[in-house]
Amino acid sequence: MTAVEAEAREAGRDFIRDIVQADIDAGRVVWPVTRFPPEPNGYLHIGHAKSIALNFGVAEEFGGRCHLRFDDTNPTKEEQEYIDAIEADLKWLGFDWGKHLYHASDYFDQLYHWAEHLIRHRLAYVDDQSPEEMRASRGTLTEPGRDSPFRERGVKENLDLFRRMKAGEFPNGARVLRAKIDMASPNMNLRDPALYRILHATHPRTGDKWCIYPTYDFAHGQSDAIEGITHSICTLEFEDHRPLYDWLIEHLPVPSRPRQYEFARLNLTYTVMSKRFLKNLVDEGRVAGWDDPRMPTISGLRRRGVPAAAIRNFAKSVGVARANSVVDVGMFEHAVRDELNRIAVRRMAVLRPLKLVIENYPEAQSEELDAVNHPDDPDAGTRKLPFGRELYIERDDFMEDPPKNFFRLAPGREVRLRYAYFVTCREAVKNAAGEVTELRCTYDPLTKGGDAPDGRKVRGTIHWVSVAHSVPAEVRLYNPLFSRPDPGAGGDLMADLNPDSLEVLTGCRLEPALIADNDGAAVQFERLGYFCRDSDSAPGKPVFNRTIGLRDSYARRAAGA
RNA sequence: UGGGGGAUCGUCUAACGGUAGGACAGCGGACUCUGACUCCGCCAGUCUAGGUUCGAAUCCUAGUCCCCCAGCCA
Repeated sequence: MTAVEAEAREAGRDFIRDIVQADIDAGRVVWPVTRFPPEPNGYLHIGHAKSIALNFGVAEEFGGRCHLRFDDTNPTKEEQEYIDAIEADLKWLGFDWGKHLYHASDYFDQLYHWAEHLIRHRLAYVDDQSPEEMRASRGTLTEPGRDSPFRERGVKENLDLFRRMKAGEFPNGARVLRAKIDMASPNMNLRDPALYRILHATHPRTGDKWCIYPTYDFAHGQSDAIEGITHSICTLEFEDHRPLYDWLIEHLPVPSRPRQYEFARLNLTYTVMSKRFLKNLVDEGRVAGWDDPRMPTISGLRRRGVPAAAIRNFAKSVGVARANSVVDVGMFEHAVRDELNRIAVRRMAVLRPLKLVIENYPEAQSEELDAVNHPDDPDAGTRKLPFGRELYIERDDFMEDPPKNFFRLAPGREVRLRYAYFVTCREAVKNAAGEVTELRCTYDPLTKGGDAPDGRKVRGTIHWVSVAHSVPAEVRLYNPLFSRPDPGAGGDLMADLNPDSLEVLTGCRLEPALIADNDGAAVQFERLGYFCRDSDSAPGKPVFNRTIGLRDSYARRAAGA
């Protein structure tokens, strides 16, 4: 191993990987088996990416495997649409579970038998109390709970009642199967937790076969054991469930002995990860759907133009620890730009056009200029850029009365048109309202290609498109979905929605190559940012999304000043 | 308030009794046919108070602050 490799390996270390390594070194496991266990009640988001990268990453690095398991124990919230979307997103992200696709519902029969096992061993009982009564007798954080009046029911009666629950004899909420542990435990999860509840609901996979469903606590650990999961990695809020997880594993004849470990979930500034809230945004029409490019969902990021590799790199870069944290969204943006800069071809597009007429360029003439597709990658080749007497430039690239550090066009100023010629602004034509509507310029024919034979320099280089050859397009700019870094901290998430999260620009102009060759792949509009074609595009009506802008130290300085 | 966790540059994260390091952000500079990229430099941290030790982010004691738990959600 080289020093660099050793360093990279060290950088990929965290307490989970340390545990796995220690287990391997001690011979407790030969290779790790992990699982990613989403509940199909919504779409995957960037927060899940951290867990995905961890579980699949650990498996790959230590020569083990990672299962995909749908935690589908609550049919009232789960849908096939979500199951399909989760699989598609995972594949797009680049993760492969091979043949190891499972569902908690695959184990419903086995789980049912284990429930009867607990009853026979007097470790579980059917409780007739209502949900309200159960809550009242559970006690509080500081006071112990009281035993249910049904807690000492005999095995026979419990078995009979449980079977009748299964047979559908009782309505929702009438009875529940509870573990018999300790109503006085300081850990609320041990105060006779519910194991099975009655839910007359159609399950996306098992249909109407069942009307009783195991709870998360009764399903998760046992599913892990069935699959031979060695390291069951979950988030911090399940920490208090671990004693229950262990209790069930110890009292059931399960085929293996999984261990649960917890890590801190991902939080990002200006971002909400709550699936429940994201579903609200979709249901209330506050966004266009789960794949709205403003959403932190994997499908939203994909539509926005974020590469899978950027998400993977980001997930790796945030590390894994047990301390609650909020990652600066800037770190995510860095990962996105880093990847896009490498892979995106360069093109020219003008978002807010201002006409520029070259007075000394022959009326009927046009020509084609060579432009490279990627400045750092000669293999990406070149393309032809049509040039003519009338062009569009960015409105922002002209100022009538510019400050000293403005390097772009202004009356009397000379700049370079990228890949073309030097031009000098002679006059700014205005309309009755005093707005600049057109720039009259002259060009220097000797500067073709962008360099002056006499050696003179210009401070600015600006992008442009030909009026005659460019094509119109709609471009959508995205800003953070929330207007504060800590949405909801003021008590109302909805109130923190950014009213300017979407900005639609029409009448933008693209160089023709963008229509000829773009298939949805990432592209950089030079000097503007990274874009990709949106699925709303129609023939002759292209729509582009701005994935993310370029870093802009000029704008930053101007804003700060 | 009972129980379970957690505190290291602005942010994320290393350091496993032996030089507090990296990344992002920020600032300055070099380069530049993208005010991009790249490169160089700078800034900046061990929650507090005691103790153990030649030596403490790390061990001990006492505090402080933050997070999670009272679903028949996961």
